[in-house]
This record gives sequence, C-alpha cells and structure tokens, in this order.
Amino acid sequence: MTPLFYREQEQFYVSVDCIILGFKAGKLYLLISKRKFDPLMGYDTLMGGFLRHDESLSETVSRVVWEYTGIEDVYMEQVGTYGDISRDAGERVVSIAYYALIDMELFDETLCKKHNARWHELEQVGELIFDHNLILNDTLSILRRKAANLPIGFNLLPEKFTIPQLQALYEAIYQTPIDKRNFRKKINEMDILEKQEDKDKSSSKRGAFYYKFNKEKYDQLLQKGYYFSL
Amino acid sequence: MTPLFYREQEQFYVSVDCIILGFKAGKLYLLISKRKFDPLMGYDTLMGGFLRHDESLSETVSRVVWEYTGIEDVYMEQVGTYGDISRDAGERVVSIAYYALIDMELFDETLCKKHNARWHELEQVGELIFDHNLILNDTLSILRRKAANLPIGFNLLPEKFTIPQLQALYEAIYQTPIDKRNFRKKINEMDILEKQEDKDKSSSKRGAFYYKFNKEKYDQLLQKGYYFSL
DNA sequence: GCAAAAGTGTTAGGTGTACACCCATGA
DNA sequence: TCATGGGTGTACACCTAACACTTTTGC
Repeated sequence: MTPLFYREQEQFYVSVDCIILGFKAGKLYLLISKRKFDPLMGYDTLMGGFLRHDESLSETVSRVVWEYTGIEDVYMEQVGTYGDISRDAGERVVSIAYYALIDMELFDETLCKKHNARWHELEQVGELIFDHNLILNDTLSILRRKAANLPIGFNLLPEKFTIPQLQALYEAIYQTPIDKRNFRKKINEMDILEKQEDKDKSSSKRGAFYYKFNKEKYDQLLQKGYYFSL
Repeated sequence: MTPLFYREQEQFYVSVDCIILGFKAGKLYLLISKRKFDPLMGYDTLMGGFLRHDESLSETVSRVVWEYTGIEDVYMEQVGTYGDISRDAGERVVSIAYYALIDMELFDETLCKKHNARWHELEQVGELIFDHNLILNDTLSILRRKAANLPIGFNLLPEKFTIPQLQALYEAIYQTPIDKRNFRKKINEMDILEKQEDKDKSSSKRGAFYYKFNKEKYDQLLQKGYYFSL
C-alpha cells in the first residue's frame, strides 16, 4: 500500500545506459548498436534498457550487458545520472549511466548480429544519439582517474595476459606512450601478478611470459589502505 | 505524444537527496531534519525532494536547497544514484544524491525552524533513515578526493576569509592536522588568492589578513590544464 | 645473421614532508 | 610583559621521469 505522500508525486521512465568497453590488439573498443525504435531509429546508440520494478539498478545493467554480450559477472561502475528534461527525444527519461569492462575473448559473437550491435574503435566513435557522447566522455574521464589508482584494467584482459599487453591497455586508456621500464617497475612493486610458466608467442619470436592477476593479494593491499598510482 | 515503445515501460518515483554542508568555527556541519511524513516520520533524514516533470535534476536540487536555506546559486555536485528495490520503506524510489557546499553566513535561520531542520556537527551525525548514512559516506569520499585537486572548499567560506580559516576547513574535511607552512606554500603557489588590506581580529590579537578567492585566475589555471594537489 | 619484440637499472631533478622560531597585539 | 595565534624558510627523503643496451628466436 503506497503511502499517501508518495502517491501525490510524479513518476518517470528510468533507464540505464551502458558503456561497454573491451580491449583487443592494443585498442579499446566500445559496443554500440543501431537504435531499434523511434524516435531516431537507426542511429548509433549506447546499449541501454529500462529499469523494471523487480530490478535494482545494477541488476538492470547486468541484464543489459548479458543480453548483448552473453557475459555475466562483469566489472561495472556507475558514471552518473542524466536527467535533463529533453535529453531523450521520445519522452522524459532519467538515465543512469554505468560503464562495464569486459574481456572480449568471452564475448558471444552471435548476440552481436542478433541485436545489430558492433564493436567500434573507441577513438573513432562518431555521433551518438541524445547525450550519449557526453556520457561517453564523462566515462572516459572517470575511467582514467580510476585506472590510475586501482588496477581495474585487468577486467579488460583475458585471465592470462602479458606485461606488454597490460601496458598497451594503459597506453590506450591514457592515449599516451608509457616507458616500459618504469611501467614494469610499478607493476612489480604492486606485487599482484603471478608469473606463469608459458609464453605468448603471437606477437614476437621471443615470446612474452603470461601473468595472472592475483585478486587475493590485491584485496589484501586494499584492506591495508594501500593506494596505487601509475 | 509518447511513442509506443516508451508506453510499455514501467515508471518510478524519482527523488533527489541533498547533502548540504556548511563550515563554521573549524567544524563541518550537515543540514538534517526530522522526516515529516510516514513511514519513519520523525526520524533524522537528509534534505530531499521529488523530481518533477518540469525540472532537470539540478533544478530540483536548487529548489530543495533554496527551500531549506534560502540560498541560490550554490556549488553542487552529483554523488550518485541509489536504486535498490527496498531502499525507501514507503515505495520504490530511485534517488539521485547531490552534495551542496554553502556559506553558512548566508543561511536563513527562519527557514530552519519552519522545516524542523538543523545544522548537525558532521562528525557526530547519528543514524539516518534508509540508506542516507551510506550516501553521506560516499559523499565524504568524493568530497575528499575532489577537494584534494580543486579548491572547492572556497564555496564553504564567506567571501572574505583568512588562511587559518581555510586551513581549518581542510583539516575538517580530511580529519587530520596539516602543517601550516606547507599549507601556505601550496596555497601561495596556486596564486588564486587576493590579499586584502584588513584583518580578522576575532580569533587572535594580532589578527589574520583577509583574502578573497580570485575566480578568474582559478579558471585560467583550469584552462591550462593545471591540476592542484594538496 | 638479422629483424623484432621482450626484458632489465641507474641517475638527476622535483615534490612532499618534517620541523622551530619570531611577530604583532590586546589584555 | 606575557599569552595567543599569525606568519615565515630550510633540509632531507622519496618518488617520478628520462634514458640504452642485451636477450631470444623465427625466419
């Protein structure tokens, strides 16, 4: 039974917009699709979905990410909420934006076609509908700030990855070259990587050792209040 | 005319919760009130209000801040959005939290009584309704991070203030003492303060020079991409 | 044997941090 | 004259950023 005071209030459509990011061959990719309904049907849009009464915000995001990628349990983070009166050309919609970092190797290609979705190179994303370009820019600011302090980048890599891959990821996030000796030193100091026996020979003859991210050690560091900076 | 696709979606009550902060005599204060309706009538709550169709989010925040303080044009910043299914005991409400920094000297006392609102010392705020303690904690994290890089603290001070006042503010935000020589050095390097002729003699016999915040110089620095850190 | 990427240490400069004394004034 | 808070400079530790060569191996 809804209390009286609430019933006097106005109600709104609430959506989530998902900035789904992946990383492959030294480049960051954004998942976008052609909008499937009017207004602006056919234009490029971020992935999104409407909030339902039986879902929390993060459950809606999980549902949307799962629908389009087939992946569960992704790393996600709230970016912000966009509520200008006319931001959505169709109706008043308050939208909460989240970014999600996923391992592109786990991605289900068939869902891509089903939804008219595609991975677009992040640096060359063109015009998106509504305020989605603004949302994307806000996301990148947050991601850059966040990635400088916490090793969230691991969420964009497969379970086993090489140091040069990790470095290329950070170079893609910051759009700037990084000195590899300094980078390795920093990463080693953190002591959250586990060197594997085998090497990745796909990008060089010599091959680069694989590493795994050690979540336990990472959590321990966080407990101690340790704070990284790259 | 609402497009068909939207009409099939569910709608929600949307509110804003405002963390209204002030600073006085070396201490930070939070504006809270007794809730005026059920459920949980009479319990301590953050200031809030429901979103209306003719308002953007920030307009709702401005309205709420104005209703309770009589102040317009406050510095505000979005904290995040809280959307768990049962976070509000009365109904499903999605709430967007903003913090606002105000100059307590401009505050209208009469509105306080009218709304059963009061300034509560931030360090001693007790239990608040719903997830408001969580929201408050998230706010303080954001405020501390933000204040380290940008001189947003000026929004909590009157137009004319002294360096010891400014330092006390930062000590209150970080809950830690700061070396005054180092603090002055940092502030001077920024070169965004204008020394006044007159002194504040209220807290010492010698008196401390007043300063004003120079917004033009500050904006210039931001343009250049300059980045502070305290 | 050579091209191409992986891997490895050192140094100089700058930044943050700790620290102690004199000054101005009202009571 | 003394108690109180305002105001000032320096030295050391640490961190950041710049820099070049050797190793491995498939072709």
